[in-house]
Amino acid sequence: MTPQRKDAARNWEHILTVARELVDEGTPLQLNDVARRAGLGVGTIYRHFPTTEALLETVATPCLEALAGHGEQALTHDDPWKAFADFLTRLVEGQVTDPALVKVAATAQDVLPRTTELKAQILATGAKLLARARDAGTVRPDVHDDDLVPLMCGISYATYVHSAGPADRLATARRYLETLLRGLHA
Amino acid sequence: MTPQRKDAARNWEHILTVARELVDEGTPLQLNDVARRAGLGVGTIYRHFPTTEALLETVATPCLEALAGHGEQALTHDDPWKAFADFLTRLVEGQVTDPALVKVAATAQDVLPRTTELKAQILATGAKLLARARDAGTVRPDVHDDDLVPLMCGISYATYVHSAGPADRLATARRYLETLLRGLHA
DNA sequence: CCTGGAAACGGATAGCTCATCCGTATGTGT
DNA sequence: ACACATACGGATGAGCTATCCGTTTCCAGG
Repeated sequence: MTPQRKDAARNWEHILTVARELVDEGTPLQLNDVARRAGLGVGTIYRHFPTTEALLETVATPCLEALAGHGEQALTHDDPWKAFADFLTRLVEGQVTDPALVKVAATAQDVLPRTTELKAQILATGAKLLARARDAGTVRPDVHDDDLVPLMCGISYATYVHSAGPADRLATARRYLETLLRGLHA
Repeated sequence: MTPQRKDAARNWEHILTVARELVDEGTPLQLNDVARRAGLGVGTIYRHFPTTEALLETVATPCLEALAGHGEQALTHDDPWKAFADFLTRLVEGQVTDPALVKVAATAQDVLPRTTELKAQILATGAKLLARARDAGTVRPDVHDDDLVPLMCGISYATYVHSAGPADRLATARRYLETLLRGLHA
């Protein structure tokens, strides 16, 4: 196995940059667009990223990794409730800030291996935080691990339904999460 | 202006029936499918319904009307909080029971006139119920009218993310709504 | 340098779905 | 029965995803 050729590496980076731009603009990320804006042929894009979702996953992965990292960090907090609440806040803020996260979160299990892995990791961390908070008696006992991801997605979705532009999204999301947290608190 | 021809009226009904079936099956409602299953040409579908969304709207309208009706009824309840909570419950139950509602709710303003109208009506009712409950001191004062629809959509979305099949959807939705209501309660 | 061949590129092309258009068929008032 | 508006059907075009293969580019080894 020869190491990758330099032009290929350069193009890979370039494609990713362009894709990130398009995602941030809110455009639906069509590979023909990416090709045109990157000044490359469509074939080049598809060689680097077999499907649209694969490209999207690569775009979203750094953010997902950051979220997973924040989770690990939250585990070191002293106050179980605060740790739990802070983690959820991070998750929601990530989702409403980065459209790519919403899309990969909505993608079915197992079509995006790295995403699936990171989601599992985040879920596991969330479960630990939840268990700690529940054991401390600060979270109602009927909240299940499997509820965390859906609820975060629900908050993000509600935020997108509510907001006209991206300007007030963060504020709205925080408000909704606050309400939810009050509902989860014992 | 001559009244509609009989075959056209019959086909209109037939298209709607088939569309309802497809929606209930969870299929994405593609007009070619509708045409095939109805034994009609594609053109016929498009003459009756200019776009996929228009057909979807017509499918969803009766349910939306029912929800609007329930709202009017809720206004006659004595207990302001119970009236409010019951109305939200109806909304959520409708959304998780009928996939068409979720789709029309997510569609942008003004592309579906009838839907826009009914959503406005439901929102107005919700606003009244919310105001009553807030005045009675049973709902936190920082909940705004515009939050109701997004929050209901968020609950439905969370439910769809959580549930494997349609079987446990209602239970999940009720659980999530309960949590939200606790968060909204003063 | 320069050259051979693997690696990467580009864009023509196939397949799919949505939507349109128009020649044909059908229903309806006279 | 006839004429003509109304409605029907499916061929057709447009846009997007994804593939395939002839051409170009990179990069060791001589």
